[in-house]
Amino acid sequence: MNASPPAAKKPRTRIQKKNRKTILDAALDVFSQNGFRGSTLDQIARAAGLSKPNLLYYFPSKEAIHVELLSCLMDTWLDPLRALDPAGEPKREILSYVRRKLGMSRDYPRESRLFANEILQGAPRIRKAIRGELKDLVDEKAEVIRGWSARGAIARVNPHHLIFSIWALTQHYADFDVQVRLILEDRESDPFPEAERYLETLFDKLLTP
Amino acid sequence: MNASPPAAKKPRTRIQKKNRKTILDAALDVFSQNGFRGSTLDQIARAAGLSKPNLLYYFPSKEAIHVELLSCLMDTWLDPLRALDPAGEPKREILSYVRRKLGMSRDYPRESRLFANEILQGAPRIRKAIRGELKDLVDEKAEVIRGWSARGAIARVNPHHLIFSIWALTQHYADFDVQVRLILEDRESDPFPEAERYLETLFDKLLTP
DNA sequence: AAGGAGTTTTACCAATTGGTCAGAAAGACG
DNA sequence: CGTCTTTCTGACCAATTGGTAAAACTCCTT
Repeated sequence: MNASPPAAKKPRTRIQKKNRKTILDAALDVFSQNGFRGSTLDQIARAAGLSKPNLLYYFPSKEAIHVELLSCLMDTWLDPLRALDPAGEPKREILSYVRRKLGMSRDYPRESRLFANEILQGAPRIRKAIRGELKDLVDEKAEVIRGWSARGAIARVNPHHLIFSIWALTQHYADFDVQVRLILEDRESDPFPEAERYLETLFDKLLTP
Repeated sequence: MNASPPAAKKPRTRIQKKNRKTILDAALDVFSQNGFRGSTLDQIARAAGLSKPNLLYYFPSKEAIHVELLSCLMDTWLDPLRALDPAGEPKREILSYVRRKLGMSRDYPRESRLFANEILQGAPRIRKAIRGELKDLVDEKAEVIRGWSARGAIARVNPHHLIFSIWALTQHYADFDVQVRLILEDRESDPFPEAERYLETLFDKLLTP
């Protein structure tokens, strides 16, 4: 009797699980390239190999797909920072964070661009998560870094801006990938190895007291 | 007799000059916030205080407005790097460039976001300018930096990635402004002064041999 | 004041958009 | 096999989109 969509909740059947995944993957492709308003359900449907009404059988609306993507993303996105260990060796911890974050740009560029698009447009759909989860985590880890800084384990730096700089430098290689590759066209076919070396020396020098 | 639009060329009358400027400014607002496909002529018209057909009297199409904005932008955008003086004191030159570029993020955030949006979407409309003008200028200045590096005036760094890092770090404060402000909400009402201090020490340490 | 160029508006269009609905097809299961 | 649920489709819709046509208005020049 109840043939209505699963209301974007727990998928029950195998088919639902598979198709929801297909849709989200296709949507990630499309949204990350065109932004929310620039993407159409038809594009997503085509990319997913499904019909448009079929998309809307699995998700109640275009926005619901986008929201689902963003909320899944936020967790993955924070993982590298979460792993920063207050008990570890300070400089090594931060350098590992940089390496992990650069790895995310290399391996999940679509996610990075989706996030960038959302922020660029004023973060209408994830303001809350930024002021909440993200800010809390950042404040917590900034405090850890401040401690390291204060006891002389690393140089004195503004912890919040240190974190911003790690984000900026690593995400740049995902979000501005096209530009980077166009400029390096005749030098490096894959910018990431050189980027890793460069960022390592940069943060090493910055953090050495 | 000829009442057709001025074909996006030199404005002749005062009214044309004024209205074209108004339109471009409104379009910059809208495009920088929503991207090309996410923006509508109605939004731009409303922001400019004109009717939609009136917009299309001054510009032949939505795309023409966007292209005009981008080509105007490219020049302004390259100015800070152009000003990097091969004859100047190396470290001071680079630090000045960083300061100029950060100033652009502070004073022209809309332009920065317009550019970011375009790159994020694969740079369909400025590929040529990137491979041409931009790449040429970057290669030229990278060579200058390489020279400084080689003769020991600054530390050994990959010049291209140095330039990328300056872009990434400075543009971050324009493109991700919302995020930065949300996270610093209870600390800094204006992130830029602290950002300038932070970036100065970062590049100072990086470039000191 | 008249004429014509330059400017603006009203009314409109075809295409695309997100979304709905009734029913057809496909499984699942006894 | 038959029945019930889940999955999918074609036809459709109202709203929005970029863009046009032509008439109307404004303003400068003579």
